[in-house]
Amino acid sequence: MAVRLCDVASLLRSGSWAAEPWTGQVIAAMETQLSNGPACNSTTNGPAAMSNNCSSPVESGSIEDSKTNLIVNYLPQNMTQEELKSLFGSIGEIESCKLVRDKITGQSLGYGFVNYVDPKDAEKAINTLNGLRLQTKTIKVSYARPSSASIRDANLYVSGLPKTMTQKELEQLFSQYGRIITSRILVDQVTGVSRGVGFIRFDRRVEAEEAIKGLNGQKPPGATEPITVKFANNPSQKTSQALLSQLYQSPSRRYPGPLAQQAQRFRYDRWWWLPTALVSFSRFSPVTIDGVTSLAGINLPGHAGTGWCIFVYNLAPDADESILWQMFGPFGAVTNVKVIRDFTTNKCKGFGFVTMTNYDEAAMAIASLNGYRLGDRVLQVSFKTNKTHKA
DNA sequence: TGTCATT
Repeated sequence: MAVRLCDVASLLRSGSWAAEPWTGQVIAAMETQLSNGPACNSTTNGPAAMSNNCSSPVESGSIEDSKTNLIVNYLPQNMTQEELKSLFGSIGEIESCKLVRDKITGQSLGYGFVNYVDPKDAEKAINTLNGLRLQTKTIKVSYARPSSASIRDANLYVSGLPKTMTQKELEQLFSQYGRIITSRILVDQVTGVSRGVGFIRFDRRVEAEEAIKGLNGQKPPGATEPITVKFANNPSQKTSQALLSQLYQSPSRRYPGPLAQQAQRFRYDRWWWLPTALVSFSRFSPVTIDGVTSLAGINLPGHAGTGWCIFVYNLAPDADESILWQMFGPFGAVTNVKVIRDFTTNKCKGFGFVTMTNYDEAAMAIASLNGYRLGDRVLQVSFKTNKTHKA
C-alpha cells in the first residue's frame, strides 16, 4: 500500500509547519501554480514540449514498446519512492514503481519509473501529471523507452553557441543526426541571457556520435565562431566523487548515507511534493464563503457505491479536469473527475465532481480544499448532496 | 556541465 496522502494532509494541517521560512515563497508560487491550470499539456509547458519527444511508443518504431511503463524526470531531490508511488497511485493501480538512486550515496538521481497495470492509466498519468510543479521542479512524465545499451551515454555537451541561438534552433541543428529526447540551453540566472552552453540528448548513442563527427568544430549557420560538441559528463559520477572525497577528508562531516537520511526525516518531510498552492493554502483556509459556513461533515456525505462523490463549486469557466486531478490526487485515490460544461459554449458551468475511493482521504481533501482560493475564486468543496445533484 | 532520461 502506498503512503497515505492523508498523512501528508494531516501534517499540513497540524500547524507545526506554519512558521517555517519557506511559507512565504510557497505562497508566492501558489498564484501561478493552480490559477494557470495544469502545467502539463503536450502543447505547452515543461521540458516535454520542447523536444520531439518520446511520448509515443509508436513513434519510437517498436511495436513492443510498453504502453504501461513511464519514466518520470525532474523529481525533487528528497522525494522518496513511496511518495512517487503515492502520487502516481492516485491515477490508477501501479504494477511497480522505482526511484533511481546513486548506488554509492543512496541519493535520488531525480528520476524514476512507474509501471501501471492498465495502459489507460499510464496515458492518464501523462496527461494529468506531466508538467506538474513539485517544490522547485517541473516534473516530466513520458513513456519509458525499452532499456538497452544503445540508448545509454547519448547526451551531448555543446559550447560556443551563439548567444542568440534558441532551443528550437539548437534542436534544428542537431535533429539531422537523430531523434532528440531532450535539449537545453543554459542561461544566466540573473539576466536570463544564454550562456552559449547547452545539452542535447539523443535517442541512441550512435546518433550522438554522428552529431559529434558532423558538428564539433563547425560554425552553425550565421555564426562567427565554431561550436564544441562532446559527450556530457554523467552527473551521478560527480556526486559519488564529491562524496568519496568528503568521506576521505573529513569523516566527521561526511554526507549522511541512506540510513542516516531516513533517520533525519521528521514529521513534515512530506509536505513538499504537494502542489505548492495546496501547501500554502491551508493556513488561510476560510470556512466562510459568501456568508455561508461550509464545513466538511455538515452535509450528508454522498457515497455512491463506487466511492465518495465530492462537489466542487466556483470553478472558473476555463477550468478543466486536470485541475481537479491536481488538487485532489495528492489526498488519495481519485477514481474520477468531471467538470460540468455548458452544452453549447463548452465552458465550465462553475462546478464539477470528484470521486474518491476512501472516506478518510475524501474527508481530508474536503477539509483542506474547501475555501481554497483558485485564481480569483474561492472554492466550495463538500460531499455531494442530493440537492446538489438536482441542480 | 544540466531540473541527474533507462531500472
